[in-house]
Amino acid sequence: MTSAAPSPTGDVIDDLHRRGLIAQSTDEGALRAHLAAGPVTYYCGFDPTAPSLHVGHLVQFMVLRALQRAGHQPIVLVGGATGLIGDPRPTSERTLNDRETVAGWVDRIRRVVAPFLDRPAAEQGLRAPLYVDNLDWTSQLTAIDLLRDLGKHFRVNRMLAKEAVSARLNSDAGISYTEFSYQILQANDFRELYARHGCTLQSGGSDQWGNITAGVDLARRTEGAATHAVATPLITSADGRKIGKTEGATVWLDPELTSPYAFFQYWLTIDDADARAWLPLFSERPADELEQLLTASRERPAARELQRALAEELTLLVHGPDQLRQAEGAGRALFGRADLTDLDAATLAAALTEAGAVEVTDPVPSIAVLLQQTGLAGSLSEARRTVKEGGAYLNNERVTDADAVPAEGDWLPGAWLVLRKGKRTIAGVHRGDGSPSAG
RNA sequence: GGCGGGUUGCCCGAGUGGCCAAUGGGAGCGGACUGUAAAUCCGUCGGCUUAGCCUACGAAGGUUCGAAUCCUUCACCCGCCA
Repeated sequence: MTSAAPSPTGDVIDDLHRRGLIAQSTDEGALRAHLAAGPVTYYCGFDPTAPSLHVGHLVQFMVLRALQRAGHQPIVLVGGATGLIGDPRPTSERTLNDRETVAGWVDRIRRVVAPFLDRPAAEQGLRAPLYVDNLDWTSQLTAIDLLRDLGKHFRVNRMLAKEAVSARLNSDAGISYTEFSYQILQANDFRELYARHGCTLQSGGSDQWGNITAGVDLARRTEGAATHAVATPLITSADGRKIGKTEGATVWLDPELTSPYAFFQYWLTIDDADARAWLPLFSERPADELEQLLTASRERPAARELQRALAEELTLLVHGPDQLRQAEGAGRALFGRADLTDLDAATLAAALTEAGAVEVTDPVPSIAVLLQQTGLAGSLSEARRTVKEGGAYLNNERVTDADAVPAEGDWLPGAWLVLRKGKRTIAGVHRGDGSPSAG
């Protein structure tokens, strides 16, 4: 019922187009023919430039999954080598991370990535992904290999023309030789994966397009290989910002960095325009079902069905069914009710634990300190400011005195307080025993 | 190697001896309005034991009653010339 029967292979590209996942590709006719001719081995790479991947990376997994569903063989590359060099950003030079840090991130990213392709392989009999690290071959490259065997195939003129490079050449920041060389390494990854695994297709973000095509060129020159590439569009929000990468906080895929509850809430609160635009990208529902949802949301936007659909589908994908249930339940318990006292201790405990809670013992600190300890406020000053601005709530009632201490009567069943900052940021405070008053 | 320009708070960017915790814009945060949307308006936006104090304008020294602003050295970036 999983309707997992791999769709006729020619349909993948149509499907990706329909969902808006293809921004550009190499010769599409050739690519379609290639995909139709039989299982294709394809890859997408992720550089460890941060402890984990964020929601922006999800787009890549949607592509990887679509191809896997169509019966092709995925390879997921983690850039243990390229992560040490740094892909040039258009704005400024990256600071280099040390080797241990990068190695740690590689491990961490591997763990985050696992469910996306492993699960369909296990549950639907699709091809299991291959995991590789480009450090395995790049660390073997000598300077002579690099300059003589690879460098000869790269024209500096073309390298300079790449968007990120030229942007940097025209900026005050300039570009280091290190970052300038990045495209050679990524190109070599494609060549290497072709040689090792017969990999003939690379997908990635459109900001990677230059690096990707460099790989296509290199594979042709050195191996005589005909390889292909597709790039996803850069997903931005209606106000032009990158998805999930707000200035405020990045929404990570790692539950230790962004709780499933926060992840769920992120999708639930995106604005209507974004929900409409993003739904086809991230939802794997059939086309007609998407249409229904979009129609419904036009008629009753207040119900926020699109947001809910995205939140549910993606939380399930990234964190699994149990986490989804808890994240959803927590939101239901905490929002949309004036009176928190009708919640029983178990529900309260589950919801607040999900939302994020701290433990306190008896000399219970002031509201300001609690705001700071729960992370609702970044500092005591900020906590006081929030209270002064009327943005702090204890059990849904506005707090007016930052230095006040919660009264005995404020404690909800199970010794809980519900702290809130603004409209939707909630944290729990639990009074542990160790206090003699309990007996 | 030489000469010139630059390094300001999350980002951009003013500021050339006291009126600078530092103009302005953006982002963020809070309030009002709403649908846990958007737009708009208002407020806020280094920290703390918050009418006061501390730390801050690439780094380290120095001049001065007083420096983001002047001097010296160092680091990094950009440009021109070798």
